[in-house]
Amino acid sequence: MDVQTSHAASHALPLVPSANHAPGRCALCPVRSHCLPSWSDSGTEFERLQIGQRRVRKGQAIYREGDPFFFMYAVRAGTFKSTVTLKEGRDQVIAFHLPGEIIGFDGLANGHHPSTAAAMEDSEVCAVPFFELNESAEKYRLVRNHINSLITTELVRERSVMSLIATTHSVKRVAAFLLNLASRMQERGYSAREIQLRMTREEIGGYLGMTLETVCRSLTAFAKQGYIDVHRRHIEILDTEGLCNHYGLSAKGYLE
Amino acid sequence: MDVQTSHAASHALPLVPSANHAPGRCALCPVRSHCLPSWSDSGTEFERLQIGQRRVRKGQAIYREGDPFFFMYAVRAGTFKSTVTLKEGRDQVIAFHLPGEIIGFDGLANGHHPSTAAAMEDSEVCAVPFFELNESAEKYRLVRNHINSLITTELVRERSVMSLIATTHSVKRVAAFLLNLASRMQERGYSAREIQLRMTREEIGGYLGMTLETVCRSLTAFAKQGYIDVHRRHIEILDTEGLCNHYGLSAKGYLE
DNA sequence: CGGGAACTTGACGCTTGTCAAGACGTGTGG
DNA sequence: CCACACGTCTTGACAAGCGTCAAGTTCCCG
Repeated sequence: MDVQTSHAASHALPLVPSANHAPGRCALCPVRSHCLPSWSDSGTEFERLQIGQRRVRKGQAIYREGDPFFFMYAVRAGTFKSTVTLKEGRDQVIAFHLPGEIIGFDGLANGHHPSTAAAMEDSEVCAVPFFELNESAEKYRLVRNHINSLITTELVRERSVMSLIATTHSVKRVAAFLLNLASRMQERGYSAREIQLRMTREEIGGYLGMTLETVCRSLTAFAKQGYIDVHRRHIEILDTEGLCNHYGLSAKGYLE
Repeated sequence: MDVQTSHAASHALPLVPSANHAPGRCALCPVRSHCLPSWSDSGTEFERLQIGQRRVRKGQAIYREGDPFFFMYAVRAGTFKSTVTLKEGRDQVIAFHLPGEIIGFDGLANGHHPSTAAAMEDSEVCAVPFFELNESAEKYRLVRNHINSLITTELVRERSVMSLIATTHSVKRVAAFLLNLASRMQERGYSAREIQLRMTREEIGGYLGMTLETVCRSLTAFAKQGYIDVHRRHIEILDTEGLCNHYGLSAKGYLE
């Protein structure tokens, strides 16, 4: 709300905590229950960390492929995408991130981020300095377990996407994507019926391993069957159950 | 070499360390440099853990989907595959594991293994009790960082597979698979030219998101171009560079 | 030595990528 | 305020890629 970033508007980072840390801030955060499930109880230790908040403008990256790894970031508001750039210039979308999700820990592998994280609308992040966090982990099992759980949960999530891409036809993938997004929006207090997409058809296709045209055709197919109503990026889900059953998916968009 | 398992031949687990732990054993292990890159220097703390060794027969699982998570396993000898079972009964292969690799930590996410790990030939594993390991992590930053690094590296590896499946044609995927396998075998002291596959065409297809017939056709295509020589599961790579260049891959099987 | 699993190869058709044209919506500058 | 341009989305036609089905071969294991 308050920390403005005048410099560093054009290039990625640097999100130095400096004077901008906000101790005690998490207690008031609307998405705290998503990013801090276990810490929130033991609480106060975490508040000592120098957490920097920052606004990120649409299209701006908080870190890029190859950047050194210093921070993990909690999405406070807005939407992000993680991408890796393949030779030929094509972008492979790895994930879309909603408020409350933690991103950037993939840099743990070798000290450098293997992906780029960019805002898809004007957004806000909290930057958690990893090396301070790691010191807390030394003393607090809860913190350590939470970090482990974060990474592993992401591993399992991406596996389910991989299964989806490897074993199902494109229409089913798009259905799973929509259902999953709706479910996650609902968990965050938004409507599960009305979805305002933040990404283009091309980005959805990049995520699901297909072309933007196929994404289009899938959406219009759903619309013709009466499952959804599409108007550009505004999507209304009319019949969740029908969509699930028709394509053999759970309400959260997973394979059954 | 010595610990024999008479019971528990039919069902998964249990790999209780009991009397079979082998303190000091790692010092002599041929694959220690692969599974313990950072601990091996600081060393002795790790030796105190109750590490159980066990043989696993071909086809036998060390843990199954849904099993509670107590151990991580280091592959001491042999080959394993990790799979998840989809409804319809189809098996999605997530990874193939070579000696020196650590498996089973995906159970960290929620205390239960989300996948099944089965031996593809008669093999040996070392079972590391996670909760003891976690206590070591409390005191030793090296141990903690190594666990983090293990998981994150796996995350990054699976992402590269996902990109491969999402963006490339089937022939290229098989080429990448072969090159990657050859590279990993070489790291472990085997020949990079002569590969003895432990998996069926169907399992390769399950891993790469295609049918066994397409795997076959890809292999014969490589053979006709003179890049490889195929005789069932014995594969000789005649022209690594040609294979890389033709399909735009690095020598490790990654996308360029 | 026999049976079955794994592999190979071919033919055919569905799915999806590619190319192209047009519609819609938004932002910019006159 | 309008005109224009550009990015995004939609739809169609066509061809290539790959899954499916089927038949036949090789090899391994009992």
